[in-house]
Amino acid sequence: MSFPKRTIYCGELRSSHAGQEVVLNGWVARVRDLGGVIFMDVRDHSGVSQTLIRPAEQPELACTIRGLTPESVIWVRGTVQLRENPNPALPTGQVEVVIAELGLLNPALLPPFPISDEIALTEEVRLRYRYLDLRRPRMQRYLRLRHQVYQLIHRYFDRHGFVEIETPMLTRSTPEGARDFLVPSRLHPGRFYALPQSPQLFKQLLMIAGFDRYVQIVKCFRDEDLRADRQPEFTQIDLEMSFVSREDILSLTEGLFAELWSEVLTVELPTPFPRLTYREAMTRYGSDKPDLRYGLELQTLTDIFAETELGIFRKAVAEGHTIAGLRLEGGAAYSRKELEDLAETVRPHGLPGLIWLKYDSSGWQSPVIKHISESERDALRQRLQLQEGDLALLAAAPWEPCYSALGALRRKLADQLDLISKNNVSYRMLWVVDFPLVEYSEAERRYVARHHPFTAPIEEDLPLLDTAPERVRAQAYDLVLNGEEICGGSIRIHTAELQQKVFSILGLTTEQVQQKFGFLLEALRYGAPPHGGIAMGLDRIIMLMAGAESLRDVIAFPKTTSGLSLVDGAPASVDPEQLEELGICVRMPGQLS
RNA sequence: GGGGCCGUAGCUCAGUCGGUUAGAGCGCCUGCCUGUCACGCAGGAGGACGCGAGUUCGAGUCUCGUCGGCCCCGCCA
Repeated sequence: MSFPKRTIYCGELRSSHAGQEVVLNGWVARVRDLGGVIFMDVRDHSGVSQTLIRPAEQPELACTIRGLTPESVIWVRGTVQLRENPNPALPTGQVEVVIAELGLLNPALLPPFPISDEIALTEEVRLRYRYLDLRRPRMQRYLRLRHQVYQLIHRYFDRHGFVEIETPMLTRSTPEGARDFLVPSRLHPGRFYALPQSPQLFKQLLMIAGFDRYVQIVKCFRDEDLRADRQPEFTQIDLEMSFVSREDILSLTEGLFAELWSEVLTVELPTPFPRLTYREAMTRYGSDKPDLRYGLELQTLTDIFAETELGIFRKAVAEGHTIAGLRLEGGAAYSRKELEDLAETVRPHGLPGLIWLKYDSSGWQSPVIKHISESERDALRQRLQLQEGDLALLAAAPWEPCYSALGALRRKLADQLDLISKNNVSYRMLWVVDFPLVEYSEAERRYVARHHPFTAPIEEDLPLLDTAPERVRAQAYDLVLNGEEICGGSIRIHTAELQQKVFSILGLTTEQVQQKFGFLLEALRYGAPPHGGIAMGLDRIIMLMAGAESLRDVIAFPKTTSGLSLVDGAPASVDPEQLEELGICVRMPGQLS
């Protein structure tokens, strides 16, 4: 099909173009037929331009335009002129194109919804007609911002001496971590590839291969349930460096974020980013990914109640549990019902409830106040900095649930009190470091890696590996932005001996290790340099940069909460011949074998 | 695996205590209209109330199941 090609984009017309003949290629956005004059807005990705004709002068053109459906694809040739009535709300509002010629390139079916940011749509309709959803200006902005981010990433790492190398998508399934997506092998019936959860082992092999600095923007796959911030396939910026310390990786990462924010958002991020150890993050914020946009810091109170008369606290102290709490300014006015509502947030963490104490002009008020001594009251008031009219909320439980529960309470209060300003966007970056290497899984009755099994322990904790693995800290780090984890990485184990030891702590048998990770152990023996790296959740980063509400908004073709792709209908059943070829026989759930 | 909210016109939604012929706005169609820009005005068409059972004299409305969307817990090294 031959047609007049555009001479300018719709969104680019300005008063300086007045008098010029232009050709526009685009979509019919809207027709306003006033009888004696017809206005037609023509849209492409850059914006909208108003065109017009006068039916009295061009009756056949008028007829054509009146027959156009919205979203039909057209070309228009005409002359730019200044408008009689400019529209200051539009960038192109000073001018309009007087149509001389118009051609219909492809008539469109009536779209199920107008192409506009203003219109409210359900997620289902948007995803079913994703190509129309993506035609909307906001979605165009999000994906173009995403493109800008890609380009900057490539430039940044190239400048810092990184080599971009692709790692395979068809890999082997390894134990540990998320559930794998499996791909059956036709050539080897009964055997399966796994889609990578991350290129972790390959990038370590690249370090052993001497590439020194590797980076890749790469798709990763995890077959787990979805969330607003979790898709089964997602994109990581994956990097690894040799002969480095943690510090090198943190500052390189900070440099990238500072540059991204500066160039894409024109926001200057102060570097270095603040750092908290895992322990500090938990004891001060009750989370390993705290949101620093608001206060409500936690205080540890165990020492204050070391010799208390209050039964539940005395018992907690005796059992080595933790007592902690937070101050709620002006909270003395809370009703029983409101307090009960707050207590509800700690129950999922296994706590029976909260102890509350109101402090105001008439003194203390609390169901437990008569069991709390004067000196304890004074210490509490001081520790929490209580003022008249404040409320103290206290929890007693083992260390982890105690702080986690208060962290949940802190988030709930921030939400309830609207402490996160919507109109005043801020970006609070935070490194959380020194995570525990492993944690005990009651469900699996063994230690599991907190980060992944290739993470190096902090050297001074090495002796604890044999005696108290749960107390060993890892050389691991997460980058947190406004309460969302956006990066995670570590210095890796680079000797076969240590790697083997960690595998055994994780309860892997020698046989399992040999079978699943033998190639890694072997490679580590052929001159593996000290190395470490980080993986950044690109979709989440872009979501936060764009101010989008959902990961889906910054992914061109995302899956629904149940993992379906509504635009192409994946996953779908396949022809029996395909299964036959793969040696696969499908048994539906509940069906007898 | 579990919990919550939702599914009614092309879109977004209302629909009372279970009761006559199921509504609104936008969009669409027809007509009128020479400066609109979410044009305006007048008229009109458009519905297996997601699907399947059940309760009932009677179900959009109640119950169960199922499919789909969203959010959360578990899960996500």
